[in-house]
Amino acid sequence: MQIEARRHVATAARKQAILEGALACFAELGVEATTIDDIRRRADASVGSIYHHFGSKEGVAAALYLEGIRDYQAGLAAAVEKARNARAAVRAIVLFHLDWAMQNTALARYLLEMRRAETTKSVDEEIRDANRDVFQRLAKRLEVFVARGDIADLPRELYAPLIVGPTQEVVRAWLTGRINVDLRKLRDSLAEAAWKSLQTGQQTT
Amino acid sequence: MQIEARRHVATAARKQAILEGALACFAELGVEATTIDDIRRRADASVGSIYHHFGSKEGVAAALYLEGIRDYQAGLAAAVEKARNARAAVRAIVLFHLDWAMQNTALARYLLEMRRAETTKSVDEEIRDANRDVFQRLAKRLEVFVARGDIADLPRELYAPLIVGPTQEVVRAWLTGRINVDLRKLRDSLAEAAWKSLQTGQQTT
DNA sequence: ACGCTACTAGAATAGTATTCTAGAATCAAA
DNA sequence: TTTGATTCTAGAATACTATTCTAGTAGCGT
Repeated sequence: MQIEARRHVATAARKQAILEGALACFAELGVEATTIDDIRRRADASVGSIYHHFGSKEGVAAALYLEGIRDYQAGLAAAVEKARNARAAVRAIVLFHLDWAMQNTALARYLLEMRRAETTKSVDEEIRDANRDVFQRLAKRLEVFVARGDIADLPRELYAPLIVGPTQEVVRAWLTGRINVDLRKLRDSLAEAAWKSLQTGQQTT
Repeated sequence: MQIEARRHVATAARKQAILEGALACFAELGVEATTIDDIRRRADASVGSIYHHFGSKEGVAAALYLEGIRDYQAGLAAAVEKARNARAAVRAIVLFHLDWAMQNTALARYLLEMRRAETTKSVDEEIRDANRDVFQRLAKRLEVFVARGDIADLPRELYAPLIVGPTQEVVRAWLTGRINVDLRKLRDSLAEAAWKSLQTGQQTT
């Protein structure tokens, strides 16, 4: 009902506005350089409001991070779901990674910048939870492919790095402006290379 | 002669002490959380001294970054130099990357944390210069291998990501404590996978 | 209508990076 | 060896920014 919603709607909107303002600032100035006041101005909110909702600058950063991760993971899961075999799955992951970065440049840049700093405990746990959900599902599909001999049987820690590592490195370079190509031109090569790296090797010394 | 050196030696020592103190603090508390005062105490220096030599906290960070990059690059160049063929070169890069991270944990963790933030212009240029030197040399060797057909002919931007991307991702996970294996056990798999990803593909649809 | 709670605002506080001023140590030149 | 310049060190003063605090305001259920 619209009765119970009035305030909630307003405050949810404000919360979102703060996040969006923060993202804009972070993308433009970098996280460390943006001040609470920058965010306040951009989101047209008050200091009190920001602190009420997020507790600290780091809290804002953490919430934004979580939002980004969630969006990424949801998209990734959906993309992989559709794949009918190992090769298609690997390809889907690589392509999705590239596409997501291209379509969410600001957010991607931000996630990249934050990827290190352990955020607040609570948020950190939420992230861990989200990760568990998505990655356990992926891991299960993987096991099937391994058992079937579609891809090599490697230490489990290696699959994610092998599949997205190179792509991630390219995206990083692109986001930071170190390279300036059209990422779409690299899609096929990256997908193909990831797939090759997972094949069981017939030693070509 | 020892005549001209007295002060220079002393101040060089102090500079180094500041860098070492900073690294210790950064590794222990994270870059953002360490204060100038932390560094001052640890290095047994004064605020004035730090600012005289480095200009700002960011200046300290940048100098440290540069030092780390230089050490890494020098080692990398040396390691690749010895390789006699394409396969050995790829393997050398992967192994060196792993070994360096294991032997310079604090520095590696720091470089990882900094890898984003554009530092001061001047330092940034120095880094670019250093990169050019090392990477142009590597690029030349690469071209030979490509011409000879030892490795696939791909967009040039892809070689570095394909060779070190997965390894870099593993190292990152290890440094941040996300995984907890003995990296040495992954050496061969990573080297092998990198090599496979560079082979020209006989499509195995 | 009334109290309660969630929310907003902005002033006050606290903590940290940076600047400034003064002085000490070294050096090169006469 | 003295002198003036220069580099370096010190720590106090300043300026900026995150955070806390106090005082409201407005929706909501009763």
